[in-house]
Amino acid sequence: MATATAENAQRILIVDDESSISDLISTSLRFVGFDVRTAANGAQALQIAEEFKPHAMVLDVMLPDLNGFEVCKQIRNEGVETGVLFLTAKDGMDDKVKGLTLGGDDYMTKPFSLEELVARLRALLRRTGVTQIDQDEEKIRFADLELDEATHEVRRGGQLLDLSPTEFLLIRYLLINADRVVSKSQILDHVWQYDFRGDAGIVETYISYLRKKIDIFDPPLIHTIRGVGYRLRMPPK
Amino acid sequence: MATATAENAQRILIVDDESSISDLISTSLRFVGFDVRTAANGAQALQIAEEFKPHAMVLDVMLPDLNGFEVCKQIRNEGVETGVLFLTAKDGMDDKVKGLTLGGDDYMTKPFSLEELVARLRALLRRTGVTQIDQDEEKIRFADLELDEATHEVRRGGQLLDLSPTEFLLIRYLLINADRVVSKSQILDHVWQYDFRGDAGIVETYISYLRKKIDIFDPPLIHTIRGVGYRLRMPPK
DNA sequence: CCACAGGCTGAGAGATTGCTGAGAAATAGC
DNA sequence: GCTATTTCTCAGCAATCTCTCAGCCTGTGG
Repeated sequence: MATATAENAQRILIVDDESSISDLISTSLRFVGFDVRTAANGAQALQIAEEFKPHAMVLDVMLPDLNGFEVCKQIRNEGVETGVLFLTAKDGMDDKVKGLTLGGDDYMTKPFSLEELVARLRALLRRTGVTQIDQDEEKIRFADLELDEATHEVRRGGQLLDLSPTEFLLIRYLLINADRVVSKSQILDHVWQYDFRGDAGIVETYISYLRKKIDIFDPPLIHTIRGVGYRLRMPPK
Repeated sequence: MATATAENAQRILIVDDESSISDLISTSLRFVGFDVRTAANGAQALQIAEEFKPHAMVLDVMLPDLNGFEVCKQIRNEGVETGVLFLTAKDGMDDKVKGLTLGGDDYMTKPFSLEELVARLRALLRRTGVTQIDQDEEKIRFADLELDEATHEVRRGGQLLDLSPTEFLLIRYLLINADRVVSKSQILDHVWQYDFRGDAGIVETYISYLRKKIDIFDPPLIHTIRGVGYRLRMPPK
């Protein structure tokens, strides 16, 4: 779980006029080791980008002044090479977005899960070739469990598993935190969309799903720590 | 367990309008070596934070003037890098809390146990990278007893022990105070939720449970000091 | 050596917590 | 639009934990 230190961290610029969103994202990204700056509108974004030279941007399509695409174009014109992860509202997911996100850029609809945001951002940095050293392997492994970020495949003992999107995010979160205890609320915060209002009980349900797919034959890897949370653990020696 | 001395102690700001609560917490935190300041409302918190620059805050969500989230945001805007441990009422664990506790922040519902508060606060400081030197390992050791915070495992002589949540908190409390005598009421105050109204006899029961799991084969570590309390002690010579 | 207070422990009632199946509601794919 | 999948809620069950209590044990002071 080594996170990049400040001086060699990748720089991310977040542009969103809702401060609740940009706070949420920036706190998260800082936490996983990025060097983050935020802007509340297009003009400000241009200004910051010029001297900050971000490796990537998280860019709301809907901004008070310019729209996200304009901002993106102008910044690139100024010679800043930066990947962009667009954020769009659910419905506004026009084809326009698709068309404009070709060059290795990406987009997500709000609301999203933070786990996914970070994953997409990493993928984007990898694609745009910014990632300095690829200690950031494409595969996460634990015991005979293997998750491939690139192909989105998960295998146990070589056997391909068929997981739903949420199941995938959940097992990834567990894998990233392998061997550590993660609480149900931590899981909820990272894996589920940030506006999820339901009960933490849903985590139990999904753990149950995962167990049925992952822990049936081989020794179980997903362990419950009663009153605390869950933990991915090697079959005891 | 060397605790930091005053001049290099980590600074904690507690914000709660119920003085009974903030007294309770501040006494506890001071005792374990933190440098503590308290505020009774949001405005006061902002003011103190500015010059005190706390490493972390314990922040009641429900305050008379601003709410906890506002306070948190404003303080961070002023450039104070601080982790936050939110306190919320059981039911009021609204959705907002979830969203805002992402970047390594944390929250607890009232009532809580002080032992847990301290543990969470330490974890938070560790996560937010404030802990100066990480002598503050994730593991606490005493004799051949070893407690791992991250994995929630306790071992005696390498052998994994199966403990219930309360048993875990209790042995941790004893470990933290290893070699010192702790009274039953101290234990009650720290390990049990602060509103526990029952008899101190429960401590005896749990000590008994622990002994059966920890002190069966090997020389006993948990010693009774009649009329005073308990003490974790090395087997003589 | 006795009496007594303090401490220990087994048994068990009641409460919590977690697991899972079933099904309703939302979503995506065709 | 219709179907298949996925997400989420709910409720019953099972496991486990918490806490009380009562009787027994043990150390201590007289």
